[in-house]
Amino acid sequence: MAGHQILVRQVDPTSDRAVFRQIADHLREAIQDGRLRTGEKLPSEAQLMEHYNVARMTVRQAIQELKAEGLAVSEHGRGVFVRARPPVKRLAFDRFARRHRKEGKAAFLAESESVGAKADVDMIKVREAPAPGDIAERLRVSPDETVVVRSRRYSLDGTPVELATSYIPVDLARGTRIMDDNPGPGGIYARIEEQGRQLERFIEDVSTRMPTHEEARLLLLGPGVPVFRLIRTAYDVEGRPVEVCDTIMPGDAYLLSYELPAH
Amino acid sequence: MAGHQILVRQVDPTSDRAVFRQIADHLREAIQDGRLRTGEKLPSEAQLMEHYNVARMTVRQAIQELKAEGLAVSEHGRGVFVRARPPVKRLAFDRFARRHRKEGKAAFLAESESVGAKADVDMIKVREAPAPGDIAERLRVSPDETVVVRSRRYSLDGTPVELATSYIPVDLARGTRIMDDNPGPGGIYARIEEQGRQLERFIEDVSTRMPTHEEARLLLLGPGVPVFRLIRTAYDVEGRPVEVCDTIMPGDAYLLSYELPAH
DNA sequence: GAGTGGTCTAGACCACCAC
DNA sequence: TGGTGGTCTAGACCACTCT
Repeated sequence: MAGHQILVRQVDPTSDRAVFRQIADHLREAIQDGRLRTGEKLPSEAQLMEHYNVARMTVRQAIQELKAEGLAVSEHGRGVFVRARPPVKRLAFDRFARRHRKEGKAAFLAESESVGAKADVDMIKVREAPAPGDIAERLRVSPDETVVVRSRRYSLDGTPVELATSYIPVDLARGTRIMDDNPGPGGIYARIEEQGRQLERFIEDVSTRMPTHEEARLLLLGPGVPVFRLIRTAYDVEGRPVEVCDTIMPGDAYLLSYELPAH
Repeated sequence: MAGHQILVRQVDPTSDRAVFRQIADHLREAIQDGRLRTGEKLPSEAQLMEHYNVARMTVRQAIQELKAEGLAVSEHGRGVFVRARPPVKRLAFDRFARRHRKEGKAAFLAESESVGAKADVDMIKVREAPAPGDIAERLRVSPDETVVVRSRRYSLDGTPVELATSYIPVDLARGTRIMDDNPGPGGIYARIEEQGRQLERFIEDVSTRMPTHEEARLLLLGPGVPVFRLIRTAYDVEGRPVEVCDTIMPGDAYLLSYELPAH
């Protein structure tokens, strides 16, 4: 093993800064200036204890800090590693252009094909249920009015990338393939347009927060990775909201791109 | 004190789930179903130790988990409290409409006035420096080509809400008030349009991550709060990028709203 | 079996806050 | 001054991974 070259400095016990934070600082710098590269193993807890001459809880607190920042992940029995950043997927502002629906693809499939990835949808559940408050407001239905709720999980090459729940007024969904697990070519939006309700625009409301435990489990998120919450409302040409889609996406895997007018 | 009503359950020592996680689960449920309200104090570490009959490090791990999720904040010498969510500010998709500039207001001031808050800008620094790689690409200049860099911090009613850094090609900035700390009425965009370069559109690239330590300090962020990173590129009517603005915003204080075309 | 991280105990001293 | 959280020590036993 010959000792870790990255361990050169010692902590300053007279400093105001807590010892565990100083250790975290050393490791953070090593990661950020490339002395520790993506996927590489950090010194073990035992090595850090010996080098800095501190108790185990102290080095664990330092490592905990790096994990919370999303810089490191631990693997039981193997070690602590510099987190590998997933390739970032850019969601373009024209991703709901009608030409995609015309080609018989739902938005997600159209997007993923363009990057040569294999898309999957699982955990599909369709039911009728009351609309939650913020959704009802966007859909312009009474709070707790029954709507059709479609939830599902999207994966790309086997990695879960999105949890989505759509809310559709019952009069637009009942008796259509929107009630089926597979809504057919072009997805929900194509089924809505078939009813003569041409879509005109979408409003997306983007927020971010730390995931709940359930979300972290379903999206295989490590600690220190926030999620995007994206609430999209689809409007038809008459200005009526015809669908609200509430999606949760890993924050480290997406870049959302939008166009704004200057006039 | 009469004991905490929220402490009713005990942990199951035979469960696979770690004791500290079970304690965190109890507290999380109490917060989420309203038994512990915003701003309210959690039971102290000593109380939790006694109730669950565990060591101090165990209850501290439970509390640590809640803090990482952004559900609680600790105050030295006072206690641990249910995190107060700041009022969420909605950024509308028409916020760069020219009418705001015509009224002599920069975008930030126009926005904040509409909600009746007092806006401040501090930590203003203007300098010439090489453009970072991702910025240079958006600005279509060579990597490390010198550009004008304007950084500043925005506050609302005394609370810091945004760290922003603008990059402007030197030929558009030198000799104008863009080089001044105060760029004048209507902000940078107004100064650019005065040079006959009418703005046509903006592209905003939105990402999210945990803040660096420096960002958490400048934005007064607690643990467990992610940030938005928003990179906005401004284009003139000829399609030339005339400014790139890189901003960091507390993720719990903003909701970004965008409009997407369906055609 | 040796090495790793995960969990937990039972203390200690300190800094900060409210009374 | 007593209660609070912040930091740190020095152990223990366990589960997991690799060889």
